[in-house]
Amino acid sequence: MTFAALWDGDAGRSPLAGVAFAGDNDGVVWIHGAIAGSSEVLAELARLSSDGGAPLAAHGAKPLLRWLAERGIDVHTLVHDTELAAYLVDPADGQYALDDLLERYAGLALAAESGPAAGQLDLDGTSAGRADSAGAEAVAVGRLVGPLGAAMQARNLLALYTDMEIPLVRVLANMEALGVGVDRKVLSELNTTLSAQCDALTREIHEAAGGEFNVNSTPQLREVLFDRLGLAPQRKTKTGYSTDAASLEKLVGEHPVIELLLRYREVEKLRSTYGTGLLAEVADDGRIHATFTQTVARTGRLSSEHPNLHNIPVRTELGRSFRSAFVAADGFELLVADYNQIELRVIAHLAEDPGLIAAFESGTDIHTTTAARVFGVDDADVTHAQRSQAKMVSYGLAYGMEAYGLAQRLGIANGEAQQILDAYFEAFPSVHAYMDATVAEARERGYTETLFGRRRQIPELASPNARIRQAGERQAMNAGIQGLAADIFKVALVRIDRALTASNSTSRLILQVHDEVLLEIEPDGRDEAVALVLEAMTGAFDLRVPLEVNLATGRSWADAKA
DNA sequence: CTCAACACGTA
DNA sequence: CGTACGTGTTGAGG
Repeated sequence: MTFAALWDGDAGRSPLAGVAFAGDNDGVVWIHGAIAGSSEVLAELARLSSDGGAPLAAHGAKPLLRWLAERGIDVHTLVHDTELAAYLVDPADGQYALDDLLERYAGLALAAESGPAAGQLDLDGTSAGRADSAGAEAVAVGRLVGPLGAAMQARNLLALYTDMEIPLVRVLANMEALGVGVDRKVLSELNTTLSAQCDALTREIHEAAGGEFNVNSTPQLREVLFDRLGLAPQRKTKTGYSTDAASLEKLVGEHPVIELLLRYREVEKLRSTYGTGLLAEVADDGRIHATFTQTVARTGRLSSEHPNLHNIPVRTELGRSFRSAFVAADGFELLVADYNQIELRVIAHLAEDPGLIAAFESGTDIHTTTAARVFGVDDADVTHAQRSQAKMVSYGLAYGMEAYGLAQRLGIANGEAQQILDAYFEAFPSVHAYMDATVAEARERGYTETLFGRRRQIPELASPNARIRQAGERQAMNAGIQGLAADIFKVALVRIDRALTASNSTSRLILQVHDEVLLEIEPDGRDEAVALVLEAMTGAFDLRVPLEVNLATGRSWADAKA
């Protein structure tokens, strides 16, 4: 059976206008939103979506699963999602509209969405046209399942689809429905404090600059810095001289306004995005219910929106304080678990580099050991600066960084950066070979593939423009690494959920951040929850090196730090 | 109102 | 001239 939900606003986070179900014979049932939430209808939906119910298919099923989860219904019967299927077939496409797919894969056209016909009135504001078009969509899903299944099969994507992405839909829906607890008071106090700091800094900046202007305006700041104050431009953007933090850093000491600006930028960012911004996202239940998008990232990662919970500050102390606003529900505490250096471990595995594998197996600090090998000293003699440089190189590698970029970030000469890179590749030759082989294979095939078979087309590799081609090469190098880490993490999410269900645990997944998960657990079951999550994550995939997981508990996200 | 550009937070 | 994202703000266009 297929379904298509209609929403009065954002899918899954606005009132449900209705949902159409279509059977094998194209018969359609429309459930109007006004009655969908009634206990009688919910009981039927619960029966339909419990184990043993009819297999369900949809184009973008998660919003309705979330709506049902909010009403206590856990859908275990989803077997197809044509949006996910289209994403797996071409994750770089970014456009998976049902009507486009229907034409492309089935040569059919979706019945035009018909509002009230001309001259007619839509008396109840819920014209039959909406039900009809939802019905047509539900039927269209049925027409797409076969062709998209064939497309996935031809590309060996079925295991990824069936065992990872489809099971993940309801895990994410449940997480969205549950949301993460927020202490409004902590958040608004931070907001108030930061607002006052912004105001004070604005006044100081105006005074130092010798005149008022909009500090948030890049064009105005440009004029003040580079025309009025005569400071030296560092870098150009498309529209003029850059005023970004890296450029300002280089001007520290040249004029007192620079440090004030850097401080202002930090505080204003925190105030607007994380103070005011997050407060606006807190729902009536005192929790933030983000949407986790499964079909956006070209590498296979998830993304988070409304709000983005993947970029909550952690680097600076002031920024990190926002994490104290994310708290467990009453009677619960937070369990935070994250993979230790999963991308570097993935590189070690994929490149099969003996040195890197040995470094991880030895259990020593990976950046220190890397620095020792790169700079030719003993582990004990590695300086802080050397360790920091080695760390930069290691992570830069995964992004296809070259000498110029490394020099920029380390603030050293180009030649010096090249020497460090050369030394790295001499110490870890298989890594270099892996990068070369990956790019060559991607160029030949036109796409990259993760160990799980996740594909990503990279047409840029065939571009006549060298600049674009090189960008494609960096994407190719990164896709297999970031992609495999994402695959492993998705497996871990499904495994955690499954283990929680199997053990009848009261613990529950509430948030994921690329290589980190947050759960709400009851303190009584802490040891059990920790063991369960540890096993689910470390056992998600067998790499040539161990998968290490850090775990910590606390009342808030800030407290739960190992 | 929408859009591009810039800036910046995270993994 | 490092990959992958989402959001807030400005300023130009409509």
